[in-house]
Amino acid sequence: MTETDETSPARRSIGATRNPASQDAILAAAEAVLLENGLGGFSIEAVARRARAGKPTIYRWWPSQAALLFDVYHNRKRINFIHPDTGNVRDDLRAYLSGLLQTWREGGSGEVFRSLVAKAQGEPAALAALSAYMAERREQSGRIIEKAQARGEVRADVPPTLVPELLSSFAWGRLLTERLEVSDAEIDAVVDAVLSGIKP
Amino acid sequence: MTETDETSPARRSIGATRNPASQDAILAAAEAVLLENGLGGFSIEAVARRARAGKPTIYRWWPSQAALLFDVYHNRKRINFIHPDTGNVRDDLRAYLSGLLQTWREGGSGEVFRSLVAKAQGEPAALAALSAYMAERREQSGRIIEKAQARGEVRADVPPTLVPELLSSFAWGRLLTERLEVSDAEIDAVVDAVLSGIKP
Amino acid sequence: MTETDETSPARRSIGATRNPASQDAILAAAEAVLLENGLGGFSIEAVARRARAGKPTIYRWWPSQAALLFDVYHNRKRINFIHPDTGNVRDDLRAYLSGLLQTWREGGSGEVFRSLVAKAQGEPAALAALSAYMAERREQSGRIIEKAQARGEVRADVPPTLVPELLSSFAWGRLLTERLEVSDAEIDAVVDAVLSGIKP
Amino acid sequence: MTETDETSPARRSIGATRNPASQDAILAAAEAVLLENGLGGFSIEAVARRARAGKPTIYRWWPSQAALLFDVYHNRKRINFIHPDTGNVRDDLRAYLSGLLQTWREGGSGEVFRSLVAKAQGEPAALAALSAYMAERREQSGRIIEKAQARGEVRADVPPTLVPELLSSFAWGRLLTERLEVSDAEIDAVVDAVLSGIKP
DNA sequence: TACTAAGCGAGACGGTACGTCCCGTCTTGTC
DNA sequence: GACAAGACGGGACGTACCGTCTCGCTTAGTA
Repeated sequence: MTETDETSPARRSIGATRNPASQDAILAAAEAVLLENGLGGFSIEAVARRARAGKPTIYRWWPSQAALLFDVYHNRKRINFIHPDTGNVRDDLRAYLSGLLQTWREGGSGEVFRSLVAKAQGEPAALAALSAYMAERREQSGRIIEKAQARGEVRADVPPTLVPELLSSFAWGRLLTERLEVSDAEIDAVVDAVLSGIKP
Repeated sequence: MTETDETSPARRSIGATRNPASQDAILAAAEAVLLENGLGGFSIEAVARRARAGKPTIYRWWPSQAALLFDVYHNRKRINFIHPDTGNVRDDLRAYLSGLLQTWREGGSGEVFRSLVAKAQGEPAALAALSAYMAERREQSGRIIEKAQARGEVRADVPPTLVPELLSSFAWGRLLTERLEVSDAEIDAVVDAVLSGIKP
Repeated sequence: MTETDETSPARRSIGATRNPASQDAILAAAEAVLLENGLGGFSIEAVARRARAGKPTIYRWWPSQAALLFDVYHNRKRINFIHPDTGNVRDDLRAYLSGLLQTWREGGSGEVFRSLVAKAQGEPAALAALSAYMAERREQSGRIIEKAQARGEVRADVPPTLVPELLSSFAWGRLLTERLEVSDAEIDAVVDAVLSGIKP
Repeated sequence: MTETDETSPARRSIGATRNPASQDAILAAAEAVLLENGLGGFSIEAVARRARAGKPTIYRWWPSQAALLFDVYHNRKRINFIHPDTGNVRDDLRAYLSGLLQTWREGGSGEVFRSLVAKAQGEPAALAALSAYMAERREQSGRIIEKAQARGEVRADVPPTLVPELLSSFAWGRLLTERLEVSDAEIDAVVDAVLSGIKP
């Protein structure tokens, strides 16, 4: 009935240095608490209980709930963001968008990110970090467009980050209104709208 | 120093029926608390204090913080959503997007909506309400595309709600990462990308 | 599952005069609420719900919870206080004490009185009323001693109310510590102590 | 105007162990609130405010208002219960009774105990604790009678706790009806009634 | 080899807010 | 003018977390 893992033998300090076992246990507990109880049931207390960790240990390394969620999201090895390079901008963008949606649909990643975005709205520092992270992601994904421009597939005057922002904003909108189930046809429609426009 | 309006003569019950004065005072107080203290400082207690209302009076009519924020957002008369009809799809979409961003930039509307989206992530019922509201808004804004399709400006096979969703998602993304200052050139770039595509 | 008696057809006013049916319903509901939920669950709200009465109707006629409990205790027809007159002071006192304890043991009278004493401790007006009531009761019961003095069974210098006070205080003590089960032998011991003393 | 003692420097936790300073402050505040505002104005909230303590700190150590009042009553160093041993049962009992009444008359002890008895009527656990405490007190005071029996001053068949119960019940009755001012003559009359009886 | 310094689990602390229950008052519309 | 009904401002309830603190411990690195 207890939330703590009773088999584990209560970690101790390993000296005047950060204990990686504690760090891992806290991140794992944070993820578990969030996925089991939802954002409303997520609290530092609950994470500490679950991880058999002291609250100060958490506060020592993460300044806020949002910072903790940020690390939970980041440390998921499952998150292999796709930087596709098929040599074809249409396929690249389809892979980018469907990969993003797929990642969020699987294994609770979307729930974690959704919660992170929500928590960040109440913590300016966390929001700044999130914004910076998103800017970097846009920059990375902008490579898709830059390569396409080099190949002559995309007009040279298009800002490279604009298209990734449109697609990832679309994904955010779906994530935050719980409509992540997007069909391939819809993905095509979105990508085609951005690529070829909606004019006849 | 006190938060309450000391000049007002302390509302009373007006019988076994809802008191509109209380309702108004609560909504006004909720908006004021949110804008002054931010989402982190927003609480039912603070709203009740500010409105000189009892907490049960608030809980009687709004089941959650998100529901209250929803009403605050809705009851703002300033929110005149633009349903532009210039006879030209490009101008319509530019007016739609810039109107949305402008509305959120002014008078705290954006802060309210941002907070509502965040709070809704932790309250399934509120999230469902928000999703339904957004669906309705997409439907309304889809008229822009339907009219353009009737005029032959937009391909007939484009789902009418797709474009409003792309544009409003773009606006959400900016709102939630505090980058609402969008230049006319950026708006044009977004609208043109969707209209004409990014291909040469 | 509801507490209200749904079969009864919601009494109405009978004009500009007190409605005895409401009064009865309120007293009955008060007793029922107290006996079912204990003193901790006793409230004017609960009584009003149960009696299908408006709260103002209760407050119109009883100034406080203690006043209501006082009436509940009084209006119990079952309370036939014994003013025994066996012609023998020992039997009179035994009947008096055992009658008091018996009354409290039966049908919730003790629970009501216990609650009344407790509530009165926080309401000076109610405590004054209770004290006056107890003084009158002592006076009445003092007749037992006065008659015994007239018969020469009791010393003339004994204040007549002293013995009833000793016995009723003993009963209060038992009531307030939930030890109302007193054997006849104990009653005899108490009465004999007061009558003949404990000296050899 | 504030209730809190502004000179004190805001206690902190002293680690994972109970802070005696907090405990003392809470007991002192509880006593002060009760004596200043009466039982009706006594609340955990008020005690917490007065003691500059958090409500959870109070609830951590005392399960209920009655439990807190119990400790307030107990921890009064002024309560020096008299276990008189004059070698004379009459003087012992007079000292016992007058000591009890005197204690309750002084410094608010009576008010505290009166409130404790009242609160306990609504909390079964507290009432059980109070009953057990009273039983122990009767046992202790019964020594007076046991010694007197050993000296031959009291009949051997008298239950030793009976007389203390009669006297303390008399005192309870006076306490709970606010008639603690008992003259020496009345005390003598009560003690003599129990000692020698009321028969001629 | 002893000492220092920092990390650790633990949990109490002063607080704030939660969502609920009840207080006593008020007003409405019916009788 | 009494009645059922129920909303009102307000206050207290008992609980969950917040972020901070001190404790007693364990160990790594320094002296």
